[in-house]
Amino acid sequence: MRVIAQIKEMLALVLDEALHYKTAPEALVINSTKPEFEGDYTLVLFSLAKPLRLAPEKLGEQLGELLVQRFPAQMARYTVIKGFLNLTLTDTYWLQFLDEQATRNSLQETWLHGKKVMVEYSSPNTNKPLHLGHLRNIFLGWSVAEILKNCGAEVIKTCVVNDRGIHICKSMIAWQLFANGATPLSTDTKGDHFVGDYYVKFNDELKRQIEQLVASGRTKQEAEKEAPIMKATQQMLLDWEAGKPEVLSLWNTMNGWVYEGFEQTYRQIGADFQKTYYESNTYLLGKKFVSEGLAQGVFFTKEDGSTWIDLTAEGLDQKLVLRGDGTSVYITQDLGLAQEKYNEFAYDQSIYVIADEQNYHMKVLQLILEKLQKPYAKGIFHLSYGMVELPSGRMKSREGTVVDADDIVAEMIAVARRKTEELGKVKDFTAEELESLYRMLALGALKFFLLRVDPKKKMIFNPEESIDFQGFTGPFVQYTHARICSLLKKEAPRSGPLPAISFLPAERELLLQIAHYPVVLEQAVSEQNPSVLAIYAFTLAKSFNSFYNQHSVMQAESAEKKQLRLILAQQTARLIDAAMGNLGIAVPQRM
RNA sequence: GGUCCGGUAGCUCAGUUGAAUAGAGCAGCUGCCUUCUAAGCAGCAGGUCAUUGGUUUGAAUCCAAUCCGGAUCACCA
Repeated sequence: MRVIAQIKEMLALVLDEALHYKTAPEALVINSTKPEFEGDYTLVLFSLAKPLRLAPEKLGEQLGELLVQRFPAQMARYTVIKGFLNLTLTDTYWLQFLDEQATRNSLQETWLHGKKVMVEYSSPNTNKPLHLGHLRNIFLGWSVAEILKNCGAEVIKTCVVNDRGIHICKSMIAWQLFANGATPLSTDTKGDHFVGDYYVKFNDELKRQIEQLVASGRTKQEAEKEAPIMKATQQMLLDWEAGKPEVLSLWNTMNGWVYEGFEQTYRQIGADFQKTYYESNTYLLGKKFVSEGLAQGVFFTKEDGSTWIDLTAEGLDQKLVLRGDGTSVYITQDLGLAQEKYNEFAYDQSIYVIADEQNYHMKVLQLILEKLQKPYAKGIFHLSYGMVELPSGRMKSREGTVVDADDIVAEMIAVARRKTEELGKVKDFTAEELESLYRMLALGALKFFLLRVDPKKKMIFNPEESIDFQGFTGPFVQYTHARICSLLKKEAPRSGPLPAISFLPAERELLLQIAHYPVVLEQAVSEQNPSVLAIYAFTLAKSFNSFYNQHSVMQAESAEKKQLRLILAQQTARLIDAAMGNLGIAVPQRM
């Protein structure tokens, strides 16, 4: 039941009946009443006062009176303060709301029923391990997919693996040069880290060779081109494209190591995909778009044979879609892949979780598909997110300032262990239960930290300060859930309707938070923004803790009060679980 | 240089389809565990919302200009 929607309908009705003013209920703005004023919800009167030609205060009085008379079962009373009409709903209404909430067997919505959505996320290169930036991407993608699912959509999670190209060859060359046949197994190293180490070795060696060449009189640019290791890498890329067996074999082997490593990380953090695309399979797909676009007059050819699209009319530039030598560029591949995905899944919407440095690229991609009149072009949505930066600026692999994904997860688990041991509340847990709890808390803290910020904004991570377990954090919300579970284990609420009873302020505040969930879920899905759910989960937990501190549940003033509080606690736990579940964060029964 | 994004408390962030005295958390300071989990609660302190001008009954929010920071504009991916 959506309380605000009901109030809007009541308002629209009295506006129409008594004041002959027709408005769509959705157009009305209802806010939660600020805590310092009496009331549950507030209508801001200014925008209505104008078309109705009434002073806001007068309009407020009229509307308040009309609402209370017309809907005595729902509207208890009202106050008008300046241009604000504060409405208080009846206890009967709220009791009925709670009954309905408690008897609902699912919190799933059906808003997006019948919609098919692809969510592409993670999409790593295979030359180095995942880092904190990938984690933001992965948690965002997973969460958005989960939110869509919980709104009724069919979701296909997909990953595009960039498994080919010059960067992969760099790791391969370095391995040939320096590894002496070492493998992840022989060195007891996780596969993606193993390959990443050779990528670092490549850069070290390249730097050394460049310095040498510069010392012997070359310019820096010449040196970069002439360095033997760079030349060997370029040759390897050509060999790869020519299908040279020994290169392909090494490539397969090294990528295999990386996939094993990624798989381990994905399993650890709870990421999954229904479909994985490999660029080595798809990078040639876009080429057929070029002839199509030329035929439609969308593309044009330059004298050197290269193919372009002119987007200057759209305020962008001319963009290359095929090189003079007939080979694809990045955007060509993406055109092909969009088509490939559509052929396979016929999506209504295709969400790309990609960092904001690619805003321009994604704009161009969508524009080209629109110009080619592809039916799926308008369904493409770039979920653009800001980079995770350090206090000193961007993470740079060359300067070794990258925060490794596996490291940070391990570190969080260690912190979770230390804090849990310090508090000593779960001494009766088995070893397995403890491991599971540490992991739950660690990932809760990490995911919450990365998801609580608006995706569009870049965020700063300070490695000097470990991620908090107190305040606006995952563990705070998890703790509140565990607290409630412990309560409910002592005594579960009875089923059946609540007796007539009134609400104390803290109970009412918690109730209002409980009623707020659908509004937040709707916002999260319409904005593709999980952070609103993180903020909600925190606010709800805070309301509960405040309530819990003021009123005893087990020693309530009466049996009725106890029943009411048990229901409030139960529904709070349920919504914490739901909100956190949308973020991919599990909540414990005890901690 | 063109385009886009951002600048809110010491720090990290909410609030930006205009609306009540700009909110949280962390850090700092006070209190609260013989009673349901103190990873908690209650409180204090902390703000020229980058600057200037404009629109409006009303501006952190809209407009313009300026300053600062970032991204992007590759026959790289």
